Amino acid sequence: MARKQQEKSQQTKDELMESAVQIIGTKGFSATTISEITDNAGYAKGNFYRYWSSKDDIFLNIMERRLREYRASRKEGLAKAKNVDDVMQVVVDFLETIIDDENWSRVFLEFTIHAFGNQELKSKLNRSSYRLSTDLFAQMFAPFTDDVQGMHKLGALVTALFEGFLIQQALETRVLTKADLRWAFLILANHCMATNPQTSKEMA
Amino acid sequence: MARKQQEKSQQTKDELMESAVQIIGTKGFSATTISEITDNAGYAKGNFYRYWSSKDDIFLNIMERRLREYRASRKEGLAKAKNVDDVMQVVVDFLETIIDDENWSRVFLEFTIHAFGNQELKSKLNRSSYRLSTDLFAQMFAPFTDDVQGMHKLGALVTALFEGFLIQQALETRVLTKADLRWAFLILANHCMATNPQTSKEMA
DNA sequence: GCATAAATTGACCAGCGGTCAAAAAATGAC
DNA sequence: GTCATTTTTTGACCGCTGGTCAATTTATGC
Repeated sequence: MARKQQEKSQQTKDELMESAVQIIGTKGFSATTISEITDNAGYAKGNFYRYWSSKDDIFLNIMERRLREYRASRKEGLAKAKNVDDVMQVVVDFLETIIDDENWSRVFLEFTIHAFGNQELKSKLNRSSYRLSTDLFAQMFAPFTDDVQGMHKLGALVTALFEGFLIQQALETRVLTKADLRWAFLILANHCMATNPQTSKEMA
Repeated sequence: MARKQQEKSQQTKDELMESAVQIIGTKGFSATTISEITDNAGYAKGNFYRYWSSKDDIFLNIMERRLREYRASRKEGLAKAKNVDDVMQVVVDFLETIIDDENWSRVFLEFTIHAFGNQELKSKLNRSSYRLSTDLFAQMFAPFTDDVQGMHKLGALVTALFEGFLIQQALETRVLTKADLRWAFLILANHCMATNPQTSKEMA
């Protein structure tokens, strides 16, 4: 058996991944170079491309893994939710967890904007494994309302507010606090629910 | 007099600027190269650096000029505003103008995130000439309320929602419409005003 | 016509993401 | 232990980038 070889290969991959996570998490996506990642792990640059096809590729892996971790921590709270307000609290707690992970939320945002120029990357990001999903909202609120489209919209509004907040956090504008954000989330959620059962209607 | 020389110099600068605006507006900031800008205008690359110190530099100029234009179109509406609701309508119209300028709002967003890794650039962006300013909100609403801090926060919330919307627009998620955004703006504004004496009240 | 100053050029630099033939190391049959 | 085969690793190399600068061309005032 070529066990030793496979193990070493996996170990190399793990070491490179760990190095990438550490450096990208500190310096950001575009400021991190492949050479830095491999040098820091003690390998030559070419070795990187045995495991990932590009810098985008490894980042998508990192992003997916981290979002899975976030989600796992959210699931338990969601199971206990008895009504719409409970769900909204779980959502808000979830978002605040990400906000507190200041470096990574900034890096995710950076990568999202980096994807603007690449149609394939954009499609990938729109899949739920890489971003806050509006489907998710529909699913989470499903037991309490059947206004699916309205929940999609609420999810999108909350996501927008959340990502806009991240921009301001990264720019250090120091105007909004997490409490302000929570306040705005709840206002929007309440109004979305109030206009149930059909889609949100616009005001004049 | 060295008139002819100065004129030619200015003309060169204008030509390069026009070339930059056209290409960056189409391809985005990072996808545009200096050589492209100069070649397209019919000059050598080195000439670019007689007029701007870097790619960031020319972009800040472009951004400033464009935001000044946006603002000019907003001023007249603002002069006619008789109450808080009028002001809010002017703000919303203003934001929708920027949203409709789809390419540029995407590029501005790209540059804003590009600035994350550069402290000096971040400070510049936080000055009102380069971004939607929370000061601006305080000023616009000043005749109708003296809750300065509240207006700062409202401005920041609206900006966050707005920029988050731009992200989704760029990713082509196709969930939120401008009408949804307008709806959310007005709800947040009304709730901000509700905690203040001299305001019109609307909706429960 | 000519010295001076301004405008313009493009070869050059270090660094990037990514490639790939070749070297090194592990493997299994004998 | 030997050695052909396969897997892992290397680093020189490629085309490209933003940015530099000595050298060249062009305009100026006398």
